[in-house]
Amino acid sequence: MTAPLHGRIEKDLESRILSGALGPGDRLPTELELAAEYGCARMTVHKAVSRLAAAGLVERRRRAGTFVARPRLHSMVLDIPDLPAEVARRGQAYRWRSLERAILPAGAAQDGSLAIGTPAAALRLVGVHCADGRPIAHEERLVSLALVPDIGDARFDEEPPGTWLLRHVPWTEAETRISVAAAGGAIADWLAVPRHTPLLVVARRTWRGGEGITAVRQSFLGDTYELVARFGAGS
Amino acid sequence: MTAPLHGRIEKDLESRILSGALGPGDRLPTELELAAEYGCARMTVHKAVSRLAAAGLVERRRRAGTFVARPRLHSMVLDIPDLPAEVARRGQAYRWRSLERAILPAGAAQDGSLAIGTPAAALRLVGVHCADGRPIAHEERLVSLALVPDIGDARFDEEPPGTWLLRHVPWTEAETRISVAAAGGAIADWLAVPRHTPLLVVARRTWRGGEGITAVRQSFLGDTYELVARFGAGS
DNA sequence: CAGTGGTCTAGACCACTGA
DNA sequence: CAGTGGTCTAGACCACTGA
Repeated sequence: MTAPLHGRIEKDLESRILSGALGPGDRLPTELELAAEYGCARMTVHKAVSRLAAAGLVERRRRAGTFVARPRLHSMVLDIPDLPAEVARRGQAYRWRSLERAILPAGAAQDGSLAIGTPAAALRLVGVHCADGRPIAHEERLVSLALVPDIGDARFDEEPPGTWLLRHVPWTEAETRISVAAAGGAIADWLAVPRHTPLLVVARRTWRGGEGITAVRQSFLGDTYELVARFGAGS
Repeated sequence: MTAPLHGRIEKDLESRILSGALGPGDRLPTELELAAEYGCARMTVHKAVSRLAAAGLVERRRRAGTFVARPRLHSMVLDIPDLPAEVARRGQAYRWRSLERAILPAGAAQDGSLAIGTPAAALRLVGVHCADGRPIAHEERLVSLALVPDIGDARFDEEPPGTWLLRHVPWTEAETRISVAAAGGAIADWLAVPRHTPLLVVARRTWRGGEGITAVRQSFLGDTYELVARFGAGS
């Protein structure tokens, strides 16, 4: 029931900073002083202050002490939703419509605007994500057949390739680029919108141990999709 | 020079998981067993495994033990760049051009598509971000005069309001929504592009202790801007 | 070179929860 | 109800670095 002591110390120091009682550049008491103040061991204080440092509220320097950090640009956490789950969450029926499936020979997937960066052969998968029968996004994907040989046997009649990959292949690194584009002819047709309709383009590449697993470019209809990033709601 | 012991234990367990030696659902040794295995105190093991749990690689349950987590959709880290710094990094000259400055009476900034969610009076600031003299983004912002009274004295001749706020006001929570829109008349004119040009719209609200500080909507020219989120490069 | 934070120990008691 | 992880103690030694 009672919160841990290190958590209460952390919140207490945090409120001193956010209230302005401690301003940017101000020095906090030393760990020994705080331990005396709270009547606890130094390790307990250390844990509290270390978490504030990890959160970016203070900066610690040996010999010098702990100082309130200057307010700075935090990084935010971007949730990359699984599309079928996201559509279902909205109460709509999800469907994946496969348009193209081809095997690219070794070398063909190494470069270009959509590339997995390895010389391996790759599977190319193109399709459309639909919600309640309406297309909401066009997807073009390459998957390394060297790292994911099993995908040759997978059927993508119901489940999109991204969901299949998520369940079968662990990844360690990913990069997502978010940009905007006007719908070209083919994509405009598949999405059933006029040419030059604004699209939100999410391009993602994932790796496992430095080896490219997959590269995907998803083009969302602007009026049906939105990405949300948050900071601070969690802790 | 030698890495801390808890860090080496963490990396060791991590590699066991990423290599597949420990698969999803597998149980890790208990903290006491790991302490014996590494010949160290349980606290040291606890710190290592707790960090793996925070990173999402394992899940911990009392009495049951510690288990390798199922591969899941990781959240990614989105860098929210400071525009003047970002433009300078590209080797271009940044300039902020102020278009509008008005004080909204109490209540006017509480609701609507751009809102800080409090009944306080607010400052409304509109302007354009330029790189090498070319407009790259239109910005519309509300700032709470209750939480940021000093902003009434600030001049925004050279520095945009976002950079000023960053230096003066600490925040604890933020939410960013990324979407796409076709340029309307006024914004198209200010950005010197045809109407219906696709724009990347970044809408952000920030709070301090639950109180809304500012709300901003930035509309970027699609061909000059891109947001990047990464996972795994850091640790 | 002295004071700070970083790490680590060898215990202890407890909360939780699933066998 | 027994085993696990969560927390906390009261020390210790050390690395670093700025007064």
